[in-house]
Amino acid sequence: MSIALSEQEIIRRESLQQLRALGINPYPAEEYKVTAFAQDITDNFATFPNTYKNVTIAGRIMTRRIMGSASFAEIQDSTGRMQIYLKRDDICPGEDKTLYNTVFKKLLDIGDYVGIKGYVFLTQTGEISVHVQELTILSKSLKPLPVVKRDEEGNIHDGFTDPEMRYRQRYVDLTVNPEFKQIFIKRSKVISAMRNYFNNQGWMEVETPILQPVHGGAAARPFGTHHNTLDMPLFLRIANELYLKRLIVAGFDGVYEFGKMFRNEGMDRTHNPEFTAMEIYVAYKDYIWMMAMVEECLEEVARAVHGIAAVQVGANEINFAGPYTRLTMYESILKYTGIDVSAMDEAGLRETCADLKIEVDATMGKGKLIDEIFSAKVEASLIQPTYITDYPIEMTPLAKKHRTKDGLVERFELFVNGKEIANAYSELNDPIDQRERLEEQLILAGRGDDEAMAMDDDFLRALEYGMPPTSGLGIGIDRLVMLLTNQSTIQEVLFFPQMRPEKKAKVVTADDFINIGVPAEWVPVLNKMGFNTVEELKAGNPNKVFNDLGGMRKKLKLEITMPAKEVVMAWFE
RNA sequence: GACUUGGUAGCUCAGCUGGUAGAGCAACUGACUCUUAAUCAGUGGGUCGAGGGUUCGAACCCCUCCCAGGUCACCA
Repeated sequence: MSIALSEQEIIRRESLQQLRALGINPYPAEEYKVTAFAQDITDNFATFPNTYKNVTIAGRIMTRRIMGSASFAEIQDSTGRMQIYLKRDDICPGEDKTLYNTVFKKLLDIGDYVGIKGYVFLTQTGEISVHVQELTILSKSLKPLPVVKRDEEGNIHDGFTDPEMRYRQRYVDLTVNPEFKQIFIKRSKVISAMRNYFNNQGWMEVETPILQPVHGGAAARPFGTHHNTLDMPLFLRIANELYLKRLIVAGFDGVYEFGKMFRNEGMDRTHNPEFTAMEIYVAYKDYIWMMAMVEECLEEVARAVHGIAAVQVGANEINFAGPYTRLTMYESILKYTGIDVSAMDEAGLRETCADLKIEVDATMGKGKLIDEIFSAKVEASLIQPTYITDYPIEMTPLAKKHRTKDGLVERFELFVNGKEIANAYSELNDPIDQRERLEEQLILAGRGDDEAMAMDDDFLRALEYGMPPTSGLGIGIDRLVMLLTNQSTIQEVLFFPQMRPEKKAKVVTADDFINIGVPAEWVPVLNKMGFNTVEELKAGNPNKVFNDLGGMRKKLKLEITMPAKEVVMAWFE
């Protein structure tokens, strides 16, 4: 329960009571049949004025401009805002002007949901508006919304901008900053466009376990939990790769899954503990085929979101139409540093890192050293979509060895705007090779590499039955959406980014006060007066507390019975 | 995790060298029948993130902690 309501909240609760006293239900149960939307009226009234002679719209009151017996207000529905015009004698044709004078002017507030029936017209200043003939209260709002003002140029004046509040109270954010809804609408389009593309190819959407006994398929620290009935530890998945491959073993030609992954690691503007990944596996294909598929798919996604294949991201215009540049990892390092690392051994790589002032540590093997050079010197330069191919075998235990190049695997990552967006392999389907590669990971783990991958015996058993040659792809959906919506933080593309819990107002339970004889309805008043614990109250002056209670009652216009003086005195014994 | 910036009214923010907590919007009272960042007159509203310390006196100085942003580190 809320303690210590603000002045405005108390006033709204009083308005609620007054509405009930007038016989108006502030939270009616009946369906309200909406026949029109703000956006549609705005777009089409000029062309088809006759179709808007009797409309019903519903939404929140967002602004009010009251001028005596006539008023303008703006209603916000899911599509936008619509100005409404209320005239006292139109909504109150008889003698009783309560609906206008009391209900609309006094008891309704910004944030309340109302429904209106009326006709669309053009004001003298030329704004499309609805002339209200009937007003219905649909839901009363008890907390004041921040009022964001916009002028004619669209400048925002009193913005609701604090990121902490925007993320914690996304419902307020999207109400008063509706332009942010576009990000989430585009996010939805990204996913549905990709899903449509896959379905059109005949591939099947599947669901695989989120609770896993072994957290395989990637290298990351997991979240752990416990199943009571089975009395066993379980992990939230860090990846679903090994399960999707089991389905390829099972005989499906193409399977894909959009799903949340969970990694118990740091949080920053590109990492949230839970994030959405799309993984797809297609039998009888290889990573070269996959590059062409990704080009076609992403172009379609970009067109679905923007209508064209080019997307403005920060200062760069990024073109998702293929084909994309392809560089091997060694070529890319040569291109951006002038150094050929392709023939270097571990000692040579360490020396190169030292020359380039890249920090390394003793646990890093050859593959990891090359990755460090790449991350430090190449990644940020890859603005237009670029495939980096043919990675060192050491860092990629689930990819097939390269068909011609020793020491490399058939893998590509897609980089866009300096960041990795997708990762794909010709999947390793040789069960003996796979077992050896996972055993090497165990050795790395023993050396202190906590990113090393875990052994999964059931997955190896599945491979031993036989998996067809397969290409697999993973795409980080959140980061793709960030790109396609020109956002630089992951929080902006997640409805509810992870946050630390809000500090609870040190609310001592009301019971403590009730136990010493304070009536329940007076506990919030004592809190409001600054007494948050019984001890604090007892340290106070009983006579002053009694007098102040009366003062608060008057000040807050509380309609609760004043406790007798001897009752108050008893609190202090 | 390190460094850094911030946390003051419902919202956005001022607040000087430590000396009675301010503005705009929102709210309340009143005026106003085409306004649109409506206007005009008036009024109320604060645990200055929390706790300790220094001081005659702390929003301000010191310490500890909490929350958020940024940068870096870590992390495919």
